Amino acid sequence: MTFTIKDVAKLANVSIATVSRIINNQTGYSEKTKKKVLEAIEELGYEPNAVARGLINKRTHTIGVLFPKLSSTLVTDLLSGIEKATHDAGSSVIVCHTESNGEKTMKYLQLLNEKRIDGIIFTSAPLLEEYYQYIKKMNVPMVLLSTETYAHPVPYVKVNDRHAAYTATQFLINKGHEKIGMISGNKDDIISGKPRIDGYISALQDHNLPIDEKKIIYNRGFSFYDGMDSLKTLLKQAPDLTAVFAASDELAIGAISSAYQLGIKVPDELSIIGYDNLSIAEMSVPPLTTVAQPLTEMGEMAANMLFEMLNSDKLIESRIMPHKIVERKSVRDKEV
Amino acid sequence: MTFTIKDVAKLANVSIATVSRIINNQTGYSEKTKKKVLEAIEELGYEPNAVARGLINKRTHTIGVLFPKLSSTLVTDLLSGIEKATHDAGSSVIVCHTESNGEKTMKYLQLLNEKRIDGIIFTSAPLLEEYYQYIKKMNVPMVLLSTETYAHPVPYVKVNDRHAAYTATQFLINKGHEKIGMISGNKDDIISGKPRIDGYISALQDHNLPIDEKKIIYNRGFSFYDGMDSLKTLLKQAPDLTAVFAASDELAIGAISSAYQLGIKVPDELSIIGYDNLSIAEMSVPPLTTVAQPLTEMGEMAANMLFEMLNSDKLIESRIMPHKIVERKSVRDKEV
DNA sequence: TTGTAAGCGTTATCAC
DNA sequence: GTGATAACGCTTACAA
Repeated sequence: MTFTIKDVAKLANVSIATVSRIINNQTGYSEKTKKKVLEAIEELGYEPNAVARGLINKRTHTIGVLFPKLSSTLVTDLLSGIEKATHDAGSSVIVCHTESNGEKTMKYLQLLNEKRIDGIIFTSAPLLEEYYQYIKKMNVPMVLLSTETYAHPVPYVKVNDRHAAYTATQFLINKGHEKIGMISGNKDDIISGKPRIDGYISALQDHNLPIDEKKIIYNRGFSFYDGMDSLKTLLKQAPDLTAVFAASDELAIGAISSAYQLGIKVPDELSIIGYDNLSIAEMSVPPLTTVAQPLTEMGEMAANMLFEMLNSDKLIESRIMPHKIVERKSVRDKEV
Repeated sequence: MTFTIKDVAKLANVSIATVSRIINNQTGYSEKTKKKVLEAIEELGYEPNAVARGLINKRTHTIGVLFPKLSSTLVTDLLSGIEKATHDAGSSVIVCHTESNGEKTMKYLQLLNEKRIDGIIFTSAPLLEEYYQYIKKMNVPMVLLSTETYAHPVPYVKVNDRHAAYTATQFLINKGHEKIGMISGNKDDIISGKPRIDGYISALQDHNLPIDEKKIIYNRGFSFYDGMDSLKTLLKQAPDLTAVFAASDELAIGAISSAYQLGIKVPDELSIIGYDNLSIAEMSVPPLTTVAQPLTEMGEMAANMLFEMLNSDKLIESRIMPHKIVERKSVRDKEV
């Protein structure tokens, strides 16, 4: 048996309006009736029905989060931050796994719309026009996480990929390396593919190092296997490399595995730096030096921005989160 | 502007009852009015309000999933399966991150209760009496995932930890190893701590190998760092070990890292087998041989069981999922 | 300080 | 076939 506000009212001998006032911390009742009502609530174990509340308040205290994939520590670190901030704000998060599939994404958006969620965090994937238009019609705030859009005024939180990639490459250069390769993601990926390549190239240019297409491998994704394959190809094309910048930790660890198979010692013969600072980075052998994104904080930030928009509906600024080098053991000084 | 069934009714010149019948695929209207209504729906872009539906139907098509931690591939593989099956069943999942904290867990349960979710999946942690009683009062079905309880009739899905540990140990024995250590989790953990230790001991006994307390390290958790520390201690206590069974992949990979630091070659000088088959297992150097849990399938299974209970409220049987050895490179034959 | 009643957007039970 | 209308459990004017 689950009780309603009516049951409480009856038991406490007051009207439902009074009960409502009390559970919502409003004014307009005596201490005495408050006590009476609270006792009734206690006795029945009454808990208000959030569905009914949502219907009338037009606020479900639930947000939707869209992820292109679920089983990667990258996205779960983000989720972890989102969940924390959301729960602290008294809301819940519904996770949606879109698999980067347009049709699925639209289905999810429709579902979220029917559920009348309060807002949306859209992560790690390009915001297609179709998505944007639909969400605009839904009339709920949205923030982009680990992605951004140039076509529309949607606030986002991410690191500056170009800058972070520049920092990583520069780190290698500062260690004395001059022949530096790159294992990149998809160069047609405007969000996290191209900018990291550009950052790498910029850093080389700024230090008067030659750019050589042979020293760059383009992959379809950012996966471990892409990384394994890439290192082999890369070393075939440019055998004299002393260091490699990989555009993700998975790529980097794939490269380390490859190096191990090829009998190449990391970092003694080849330095490798990654990108992300996932938990696997510290678990690799050798532990991976990488440029860190503050993923959990980014998730929290995105959620907090969403709630800010929800509570004030004023425009909000995007955030470029700081990145930093986490130095472990996969990079060493080039001997001179 | 977001429209209601009333708007549709008005535009189509019918009553809201008729509209309701049509969007719910019931009978009792002509093809002609159906067409008229569908057109009105299309024109307005009407989408039914699931909140209102939930209020009257007493079904929110939302389930809650409780996780002790979020950022580990173990739990996200589970989540991935849960999310898939749930979405396929037309529902959504709310994730709750309890941090194994009793107070937090109760808060979450209360929240889920207020939201009137349809069911609960409780994962990877002991089901305390307090939780059980509360959920029982909520009067929604629950299934346990990667955990179980002896105190109450709650269906669960997990692998047989004792058996899986036995299999892992036996695998080592079959490779010719006789001096086999174990890096275990918490021996007071009745779900995944003790049973794996028992499985290890059983396997040794069944093969007439001596049991030696010095060959077992007990940890508080199952983490990478626990694994690193453990191997050092273990090797101090029992330097003649040729193989180690670690009770989780993280422990195993921590052990591998330690071995690397100590200059011990895996698998040439020391074989290591893990438990879980997380994605990090294939990414380690050398790739980790481990006993696999079908995590994604387990998640799907748990969700499907929940929906079965929801639709028929008959009792349902628990599932012991199959485990299997995934042989990679961290274990080799003992030379004779 | 308290209660009555309308309404949130649906579904379902009646009549017609 | 179709349409009023009463729920569902709550919040919130408006009265008293």
